[in-house]
Amino acid sequence: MTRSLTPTLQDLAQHLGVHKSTVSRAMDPARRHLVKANLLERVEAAARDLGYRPNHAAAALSRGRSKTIGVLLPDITNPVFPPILRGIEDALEADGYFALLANTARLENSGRTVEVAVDRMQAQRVEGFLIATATRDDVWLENLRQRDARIVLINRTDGRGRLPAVISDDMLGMRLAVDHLVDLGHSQIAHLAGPESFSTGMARRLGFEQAMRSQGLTPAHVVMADAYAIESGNLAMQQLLALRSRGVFTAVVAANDLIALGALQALRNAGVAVPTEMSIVGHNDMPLLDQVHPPLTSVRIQHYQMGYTSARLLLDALHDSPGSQDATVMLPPQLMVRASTAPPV
Amino acid sequence: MTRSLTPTLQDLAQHLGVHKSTVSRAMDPARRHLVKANLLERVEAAARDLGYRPNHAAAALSRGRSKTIGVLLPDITNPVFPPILRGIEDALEADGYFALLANTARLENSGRTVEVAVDRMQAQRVEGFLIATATRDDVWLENLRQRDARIVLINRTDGRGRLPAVISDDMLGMRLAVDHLVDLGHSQIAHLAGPESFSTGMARRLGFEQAMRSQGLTPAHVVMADAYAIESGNLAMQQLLALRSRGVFTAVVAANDLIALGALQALRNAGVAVPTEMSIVGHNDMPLLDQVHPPLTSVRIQHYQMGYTSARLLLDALHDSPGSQDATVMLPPQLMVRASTAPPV
DNA sequence: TTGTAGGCGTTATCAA
DNA sequence: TTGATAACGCCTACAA
Repeated sequence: MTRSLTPTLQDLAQHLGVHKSTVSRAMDPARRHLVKANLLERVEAAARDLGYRPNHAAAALSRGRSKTIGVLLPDITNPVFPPILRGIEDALEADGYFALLANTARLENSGRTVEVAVDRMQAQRVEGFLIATATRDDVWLENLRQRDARIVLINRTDGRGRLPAVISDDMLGMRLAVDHLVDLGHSQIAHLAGPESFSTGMARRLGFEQAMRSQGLTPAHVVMADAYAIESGNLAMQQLLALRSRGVFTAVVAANDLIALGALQALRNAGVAVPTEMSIVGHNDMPLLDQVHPPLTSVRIQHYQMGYTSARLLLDALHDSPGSQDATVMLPPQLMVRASTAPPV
Repeated sequence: MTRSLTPTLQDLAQHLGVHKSTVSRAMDPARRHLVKANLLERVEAAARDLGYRPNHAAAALSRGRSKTIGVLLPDITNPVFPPILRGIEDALEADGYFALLANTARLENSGRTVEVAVDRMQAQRVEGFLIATATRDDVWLENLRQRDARIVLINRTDGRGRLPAVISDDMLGMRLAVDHLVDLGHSQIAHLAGPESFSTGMARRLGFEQAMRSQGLTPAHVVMADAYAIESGNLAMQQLLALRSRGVFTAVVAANDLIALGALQALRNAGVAVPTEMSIVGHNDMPLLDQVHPPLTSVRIQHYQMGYTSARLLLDALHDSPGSQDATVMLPPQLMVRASTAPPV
């Protein structure tokens, strides 16, 4: 006879001797005012007493909106993503939304993992997607776009600039790095680029070259690391050192911190002192960078803001005009100067 | 006339001239076999053609299970949590479950944040909770337990050991650390403890004392840091150094890596050389620890496994006997020896 | 200000 | 092997 499990609107209504739609109204902040004050109080009291919890699934089904957003990122284990996710969640929570997370870079390479994740999310009827996976020109992404899913990209753009995105101003970031080195007196500067298949790899290389031109300089060398990883940075730096015969350089701008850390290792192994013989700048300003030796100068990106803003953008697009502006927001980075950069000898 | 939006089972059924229950069966792996082979094929083809996506909210409502788990952790920005989360998601995904994440440590201290998160999750009808928040003896947790929510704790226990948990064997971890130092020749060893309010802070202090006893030694000093943070470690180490007059020590075991890094700073400032004058051991083995100076010896915890196992445990409890064993699983840690430990002078 | 009726898309239980 | 029917819990017109 007794309902031991969570009571429903119906149960509440019965308990109060009113109709469930009345209780429904009383529970909805947007229509509370349609209910007489003292009834409202009684409803609230009863809800508390019986331990009423709204059933989100039922509400979602009924009104066709799940209040849920799909978040796709390569790997939460990569330290740039936690603050992004944190920003996303803070923004979503303010509107009563939840994030559904999927890491798309599987440990074992069990392909088509993104499609699977997207499918699962669509089954959950997510209202939109926040996408921070890194590669440019994805087929699945284009498919998703054509099924007119609501999408905002994070820290990347799509190949054709058709999707709204929140990114760091990589041009500016590279300019900060290059200008800093030039101010210190460097003129022979090399670049350890990230993979061209990544939106940021491409953007930062272009930014580097642009920044050098603005200074009236020519890049000493550009070598591409085959991944954003310490080991790849190490290898790329070794290649760079091998090129020194054909043009000495005194500073290196890396496409991200892991590459810079790998470069640091390679330089240590080669007996090149940092920063006295070689200056080096990273990108992202990941945690603990101030604890490594030497503390790494790096371009700090507003990761948290990036997440927050992207979620805000998506929520706005969801609620406002269906064809709201597909803006691309660029957040300004900031140079964190530490001990890995110094005037050339 | 045309349904431009995602078709339903009904739409599929109509399109095929069969009843929706038949389609429903065909879509359910568990009841597929009840459908004639060629009809099954037709259904699958139609589903593909019309772009059918199951509606999770409807299924959840209908069968009363959301296939969703609530994950509570303090702050995804803390590097111990990403691998835990990754493990959780991998385990959940294998069973078609999704994780709903909430960071409970708010940036601005807007209290009662856990209750709010729990409420939201219960509205989503999560089937259980994975809880990695750190403090012992939480009122909200006890409440949750009494409402018989299914719960598994991660990297912590509750005050009374009533809830199943997956933890690292802190006794063993501390023994590894102490034995390593003793093997190197140390006998005067101090401990920088974590806050007693944290399950791990307590467990590791006890583990340290126990390990020392096993070696027939007495702890040189125990000082408690007021948080798991670099700055707190720095302060605590300063206090420890001030105690040196009352008993010299040559090695320090820290309750976690951040405390150890803070201690490293304090020692550097005090002009005490590591490892020659002082050895130091961290705990957790967080990323980049091999890149700091000196590379930090640390007790590596199986974070990923911890997440994976806890999720597995919860799923089993959900599916099997309602009163399945409330096991506590202890995962063995491993000592990563690096350059911050050496024989005493 | 409150009640009534119908539907959201799926699953479960019967019946055929 | 398939079909019919009734939930699941909530929301939204519309009627009272």
